[in-house]
Amino acid sequence: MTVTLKEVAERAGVSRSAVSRTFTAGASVSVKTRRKVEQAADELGYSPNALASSLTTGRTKLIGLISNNFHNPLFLEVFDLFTRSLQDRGLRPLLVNLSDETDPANSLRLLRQYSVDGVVVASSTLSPEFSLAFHNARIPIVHSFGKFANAPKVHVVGIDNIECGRMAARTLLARGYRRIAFLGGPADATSTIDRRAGFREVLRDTSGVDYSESHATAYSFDAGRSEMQRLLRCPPAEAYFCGDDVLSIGALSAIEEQGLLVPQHVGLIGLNDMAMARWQNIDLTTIRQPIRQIIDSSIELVMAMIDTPDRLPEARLFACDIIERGTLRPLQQTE
Amino acid sequence: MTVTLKEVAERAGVSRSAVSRTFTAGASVSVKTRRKVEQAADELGYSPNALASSLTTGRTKLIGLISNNFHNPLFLEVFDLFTRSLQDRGLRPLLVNLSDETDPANSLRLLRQYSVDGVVVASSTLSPEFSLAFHNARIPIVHSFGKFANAPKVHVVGIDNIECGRMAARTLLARGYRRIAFLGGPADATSTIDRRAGFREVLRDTSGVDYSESHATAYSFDAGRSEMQRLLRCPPAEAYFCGDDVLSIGALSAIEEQGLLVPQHVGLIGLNDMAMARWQNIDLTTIRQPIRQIIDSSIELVMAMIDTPDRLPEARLFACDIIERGTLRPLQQTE
DNA sequence: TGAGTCTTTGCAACCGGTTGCAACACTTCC
DNA sequence: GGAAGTGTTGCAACCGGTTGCAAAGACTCA
Repeated sequence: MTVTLKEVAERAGVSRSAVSRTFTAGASVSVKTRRKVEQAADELGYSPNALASSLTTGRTKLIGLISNNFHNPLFLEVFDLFTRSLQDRGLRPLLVNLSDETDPANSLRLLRQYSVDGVVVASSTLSPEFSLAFHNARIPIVHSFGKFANAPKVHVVGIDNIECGRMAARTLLARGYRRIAFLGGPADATSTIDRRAGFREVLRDTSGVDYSESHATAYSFDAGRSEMQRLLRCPPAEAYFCGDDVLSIGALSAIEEQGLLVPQHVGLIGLNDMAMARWQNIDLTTIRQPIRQIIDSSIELVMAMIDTPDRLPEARLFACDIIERGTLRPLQQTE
Repeated sequence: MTVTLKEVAERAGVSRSAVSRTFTAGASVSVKTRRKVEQAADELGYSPNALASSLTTGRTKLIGLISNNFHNPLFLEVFDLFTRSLQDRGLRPLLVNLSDETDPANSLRLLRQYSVDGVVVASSTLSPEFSLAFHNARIPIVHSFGKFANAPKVHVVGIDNIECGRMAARTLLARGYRRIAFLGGPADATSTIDRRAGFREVLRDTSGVDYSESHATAYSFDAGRSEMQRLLRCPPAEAYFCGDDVLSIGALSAIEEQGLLVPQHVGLIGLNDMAMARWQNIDLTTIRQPIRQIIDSSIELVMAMIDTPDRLPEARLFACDIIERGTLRPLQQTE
């Protein structure tokens, strides 16, 4: 059925080693042999079996890509970039959908069975312990979009969510808002915890600020919308920092439905800058997370770990910036 | 480093075959041996290497998942369902991002190197020829969301886009619209071609209808928006059937920006019923595509082909239904 | 021409499993 | 007790590749 090394060797009139070597970069083969082999391979339509060779080389070029964010449109961009970036480097993504599973044991077993060279966890909600299990099993792992720690046990690449919280707070203060609230994602998501911490830190220390907090049950449109509906039953804050863009859009929908205007009556700032945020009917002011850099850096890091497994864990953080659109009152208009 | 069969065999005091057999369903092992092996395996933390075994069994349980739709939010739902559904059956998705590549040769080589058991192409825009290349290479393949043909050369699972076009046309007629237009996706996308054909077929035969067509350059928000902006420079039609939901949302944004009201001034119907369509600030009337059934059926079909490779190609089509929301005037209000 | 060096080549063992086959063990039944 | 039948086990070959090693070949230079 499928063409093997042996058949090519026979047709080319050389040994199996010779064939193997023509398909191995850097191996020693004469031009003459190489040509014979290549011709035979062409005629038979041969292409080497990556799995068989992985048996001896110990490299499969498979990278496990684990995520539990299959409902946040941002992650379609993330998957797009991850898969392309991996492909460009000759690696193949083996996708694992965690949905609501949080025990690493299953994923670990699965990815070990397929001898992946490394693993990337792409999730803003999974705890560092999840990735730690892979680290302990001595599988190269990088947690992208994960929680930053000063002394990380596992490589983490992402943004400083605490600093983003501070940035959101300063932005709102600079625009003269004084009744300010945090509308977070799930209270146990690491990203929400950190963003809240930074946001709260700045606002609690500022006199004259009326600060409050609440949480949606998920990073989703519906959750953002219903939490905002609840908030609107009392007089709302002047401005909200929402856990992420999807949440913001849900909140926006609730606000507009009440007949209130954004930014005239309520201000809103999100986080992520997903494609939808710049849709003109949404036009969300938000904090941009540099996902392309995060992803490229994650892949570089996981490749580096494959070569030098004992590399000490590091945290790579990227700066975020504010994307000014239409959901906050302009800067000059301070009180 | 990693624990192998041999080590387990030595520890358990049995042959390698015995170990292999305890991990192979349906193989003949006595209870006593099985217990010894299981204990040894537990103690060593052994789990069998799926790739090594694939060498002899000829099955990797890897399924290639090919797509070029990494910008349409619908496909996040699609990937979610595909990966979960595959996992539930013990299969692993090897993801291939086609981005702008349309030559099957590369993907074919790649997936052949990894000896995938089967391939699912999830794309509404790829031509049937793409999948045909896999079929000719005798790799089990199913094209999901693909173009329906009466005598398909490759298994295709999806909807009858022509019938959807007719359905949209009838819906608009029933609501009394008479100046009706088609706002399609790229003119060479198979889905657009078929939807247009069905739509046109009904409307051309109906007297008193003023029918027109145009195309956006992509299935995207921006493309839908700018095409609608262009259309609005002349007096617009009373109602539009848009190529898909993202396009509809772009069009919606352009219409509202002009100060026109939906559905009072312009009616709109989309196709897909992606999650966003039911967001209250969009509230799009659309044709629902039963993606869960399409996906489950695709996976069943590809699994069936693995067992019986010579199965004749079939087209499996699923009925769509109209989801009534707020972008068309109500039924009773006929002229 | 011949010694020394560098390159190319094939052999054979190995990677981590599976499986046909024959030998063996254990029942069952006459 | 022995024959027949069933269930279990290990041997050895195999899946499709890679690679250390030693031998062969090509080349350089005196």
